[in-house]
Amino acid sequence: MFVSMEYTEGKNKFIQSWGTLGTSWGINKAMAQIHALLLLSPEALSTEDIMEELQISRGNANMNIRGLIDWGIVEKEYKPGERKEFFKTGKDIWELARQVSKERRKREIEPILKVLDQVQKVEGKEDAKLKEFKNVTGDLRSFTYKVDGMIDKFSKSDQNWFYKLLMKL
Amino acid sequence: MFVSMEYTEGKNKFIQSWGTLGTSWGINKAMAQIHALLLLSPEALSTEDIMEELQISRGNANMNIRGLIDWGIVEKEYKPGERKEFFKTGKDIWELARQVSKERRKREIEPILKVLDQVQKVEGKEDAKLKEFKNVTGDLRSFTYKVDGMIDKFSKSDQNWFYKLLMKL
DNA sequence: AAAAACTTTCAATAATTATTGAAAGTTTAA
DNA sequence: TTAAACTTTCAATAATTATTGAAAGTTTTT
Repeated sequence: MFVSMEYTEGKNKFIQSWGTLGTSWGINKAMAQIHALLLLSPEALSTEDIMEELQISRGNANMNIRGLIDWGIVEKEYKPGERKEFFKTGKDIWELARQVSKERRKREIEPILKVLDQVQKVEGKEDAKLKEFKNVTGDLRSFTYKVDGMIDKFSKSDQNWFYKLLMKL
Repeated sequence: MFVSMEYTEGKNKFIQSWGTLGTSWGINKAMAQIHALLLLSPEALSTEDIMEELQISRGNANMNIRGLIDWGIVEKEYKPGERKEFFKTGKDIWELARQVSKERRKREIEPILKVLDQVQKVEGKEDAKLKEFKNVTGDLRSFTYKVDGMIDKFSKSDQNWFYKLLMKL
């Protein structure tokens, strides 16, 4: 059975799901939904457009738009003759993934690497506990450095590189 | 300046940081901390050991240990002559990453792919909005399938494959 | 310089998520 | 079969995180 779908239904389903996915990855719902809405919109949207579409308050809209700008995935646009700001997001999914990886690397991987570097300095009686500590944190550290380097490479290379890599797998 | 560190200090720092990292990736603090504690412990630990070390309640400990078992990264161990259950986690970091990827794929990527497949069925007047909708969700869908396949490959292959891959980059 | 149009902030509140602890459930030993 | 040892559940509570909305701030226009 083939089931067609109305545009509005599809749009709502997408925005809703993007919000849920965001939540389970530690991104707040409103932020993820604003991003989804901008992804779908051919035109840049104003804060009011966003408030209206997602039924959220001005404060919430403003804060999360700024958040998306901080993540480097939304930008301002000024329209001639209009005083207010409009916002848009890039439609290139690969570029989006690149940017998100880059930011998460900076925000979450770097701090944990700092801790892992620090705790390499534990010393004391070489008992089982200390050995395990050194083994585990050392392994985790080298693994994390590897992943970090990989993300760095990924976030500095172009789409073509990525697709070639995928091909090899 | 070289700064050494006590075992206990290092351990606490690690457990604390692991909890924080977990939180920003949508994993609850207690769960992440229990995992960190087990990673460091040469011996399997009982629920009580965990309650004691992390200063958490029995209910909390129990629920989150079960959660970790559901994720496939902690297992039970029975000690001869002991009635209670002990818990341990694998110390192979690569194996851990594999398992976590596999689970997140199942829990989060699959559902979003289902939605992306569904919304491919939108129809209606072919205006700018609909075109953008089809473009964006279509791109996202094919990108997500690629990533999904990549994770699948990753989670089925061995450490060596992964390190060879890293080398190539 | 005053008003209008717009953006930002933030204390109060709501919603969500995590945690507790005691009671109920289960298994093993006496 | 009773008691003890242990595990699970879950309603109540606490902690955290998200959201609101109105006031304050800023920029532009008149």
